[in-house]
Amino acid sequence: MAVTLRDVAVLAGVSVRTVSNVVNGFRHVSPPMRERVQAAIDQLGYQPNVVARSLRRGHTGVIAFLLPELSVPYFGELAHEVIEAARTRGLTVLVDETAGQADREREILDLAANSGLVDGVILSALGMLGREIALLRPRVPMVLIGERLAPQVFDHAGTDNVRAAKDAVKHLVDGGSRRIATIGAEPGTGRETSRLRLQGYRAALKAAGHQVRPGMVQNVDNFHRQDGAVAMRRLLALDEPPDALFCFNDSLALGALRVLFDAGVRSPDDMRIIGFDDVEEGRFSMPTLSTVTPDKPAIAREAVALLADRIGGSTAPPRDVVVPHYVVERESTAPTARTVARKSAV
Amino acid sequence: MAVTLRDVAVLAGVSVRTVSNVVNGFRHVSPPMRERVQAAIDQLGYQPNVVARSLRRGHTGVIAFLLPELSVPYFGELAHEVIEAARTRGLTVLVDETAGQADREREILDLAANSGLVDGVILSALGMLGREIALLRPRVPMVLIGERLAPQVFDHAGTDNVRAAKDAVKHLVDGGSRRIATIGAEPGTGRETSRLRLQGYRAALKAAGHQVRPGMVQNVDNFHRQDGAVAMRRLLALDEPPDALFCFNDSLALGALRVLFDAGVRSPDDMRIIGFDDVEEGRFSMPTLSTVTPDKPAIAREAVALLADRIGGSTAPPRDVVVPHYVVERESTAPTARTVARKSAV
DNA sequence: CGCTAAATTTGCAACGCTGCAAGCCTCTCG
DNA sequence: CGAGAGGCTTGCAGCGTTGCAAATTTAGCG
Repeated sequence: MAVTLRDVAVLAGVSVRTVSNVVNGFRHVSPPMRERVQAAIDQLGYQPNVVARSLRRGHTGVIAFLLPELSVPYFGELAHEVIEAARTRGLTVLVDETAGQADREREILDLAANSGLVDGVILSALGMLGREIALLRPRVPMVLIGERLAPQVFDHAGTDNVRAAKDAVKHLVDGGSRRIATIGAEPGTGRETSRLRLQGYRAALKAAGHQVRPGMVQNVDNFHRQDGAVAMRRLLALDEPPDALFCFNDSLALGALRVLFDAGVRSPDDMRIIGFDDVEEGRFSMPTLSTVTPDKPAIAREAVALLADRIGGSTAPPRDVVVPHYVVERESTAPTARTVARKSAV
Repeated sequence: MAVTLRDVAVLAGVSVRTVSNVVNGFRHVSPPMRERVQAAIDQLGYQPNVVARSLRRGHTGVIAFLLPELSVPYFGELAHEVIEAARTRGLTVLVDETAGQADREREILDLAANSGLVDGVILSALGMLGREIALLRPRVPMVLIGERLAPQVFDHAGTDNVRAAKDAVKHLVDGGSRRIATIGAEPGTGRETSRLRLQGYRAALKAAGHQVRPGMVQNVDNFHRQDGAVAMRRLLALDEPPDALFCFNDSLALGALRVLFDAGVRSPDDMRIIGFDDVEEGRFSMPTLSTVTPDKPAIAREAVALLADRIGGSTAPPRDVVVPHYVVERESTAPTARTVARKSAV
């Protein structure tokens, strides 16, 4: 069995409470006493039992981060940032996957939020709709990340999806592209991310005086590379394929890029492509992938900060922290002889 | 405050113990009683307090998975599999990152293994040496994953690194490659993975009657894409660059591939490349990346099984589960006119 | 030197739950 | 009809810790 406070107390010849005081750095402990107890602690290798402490204190120092899938690069990178941000506040992260399915989200959220195991939850929801989330009453604080799904009820940290998408498409427009397609719409799913990014896409085209042409908006089932590949095949089969493409995330873009390559269509020469998320992978693809980078460390930092604030007892109205984004131009949208000529002809 | 057993007991007009019996599905509870209690549970929305339960039962149902970095594709994918494997056994996973640094590994392992917060630990160590790990005495069971670092002391699940590396290089040899380089050695670090894979590389060359030529073994600081890119630049600067390359993981290979492309060297035509890990990314790179695939789901499954067994009280001698691996041929080592001609000339 | 204030140490109880074993009740069988 | 068997329900105690407040000691001051 593990060493307990009692064991230390017996060895040091003091009360359990005094040992606890030493362990917790209580002010009023005389130096000799502190020394004596510490010696006993060291000798026995005592370590506090986190579970017992949590039961007594009412909090555990653990927060849950619920996300769709760790094997998706964006979420792997985001989880990394969340763990890092939590560490700076002395919090440990319990990561769990929901597969982006509403029922799994409900189940895992219920378990995490109400079991007392964690002090708070950061949720990146994909399956549940905003109106369902808004009705949730978790027993611990919850912060939403990514989609802004229930602004009236829960804190949120993320980028401005509409503006970021608009900026991405504007980047294509400014580079001289005219037939700009997009991959990532998910009509009928009620998913906010794709809805907002589509809205940004439309807005940018409208602002540029372009129209949204049929076939240029490609729907997907998911945001994986494979989905991008499938959508790209459809785009290439069009009578008039696009000359530029905005993908709702980098994985879609990387899948699309691969199909493009197989078809002998070159990027950026024949098709300029920009993604979203700025995953590490896009810095090494061929061509390297232009993208919109949401400040992931900032998202993680803000989410953890919001959560820590709530755990600390804040009852402020729900806050929405909008983290800045930047368009990163890489090879996949770099100016080429062709695009430069086309642009100057405008 | 949350609803407790006592609250339910009061509402149902029974003892706390009886409510507990219902919650835990104890056999000897009469149907009407069960119904009555269940109604009270539903009415109040009672959920067991996991922390209190854990304190009493002595275990938590949580296992820790300690790995270097979630943002590295291989570990993201592995974590996904571990979470999945744990779920089938009703276990929750607490993921924490060590950055592959020995001091962080020590610190986090100490916290995880001795605080009572988790029932067991799966450790993917990079920083600590085998001899240090072998001396660890965590208070909860620990299973090593990946490197086989302390076979006499801890259970382990992973592939046979030497054979897998040998198979990879043999694949290059069999395809007709003669000047086979390798990226990933880490001399002086005491890291097992690179040592074993280098051993496999040497063994394969020797078996084929090739010799290890100077400059063909490129060292790295880490296993990231960037490290592969740097090493590849050095290879290309050689008087006689290689005609094939075995990278100790896929990320190194993908970084190398990118540099190759910039240099105008084509793969597989001018250089055949094979990696290790079979990350999803390699299925969409250009060219798609041949690789050695360790059965990740099996590694995760076995690791969790070993751990669950220990948690269940097994005192069997340390076991080493070797999971099969396969060479996956993709474009980066596919036969080309050139390699076919060269091979037939042999 | 006496007294108050402050510092130090301690015992008690409780966080919410479940193992243990006792107690009660009903049923069966001789 | 009595006794034993077995089903059902319950009280007690304690998992390891810390909040509270009391008890004890030391310090400070007129």
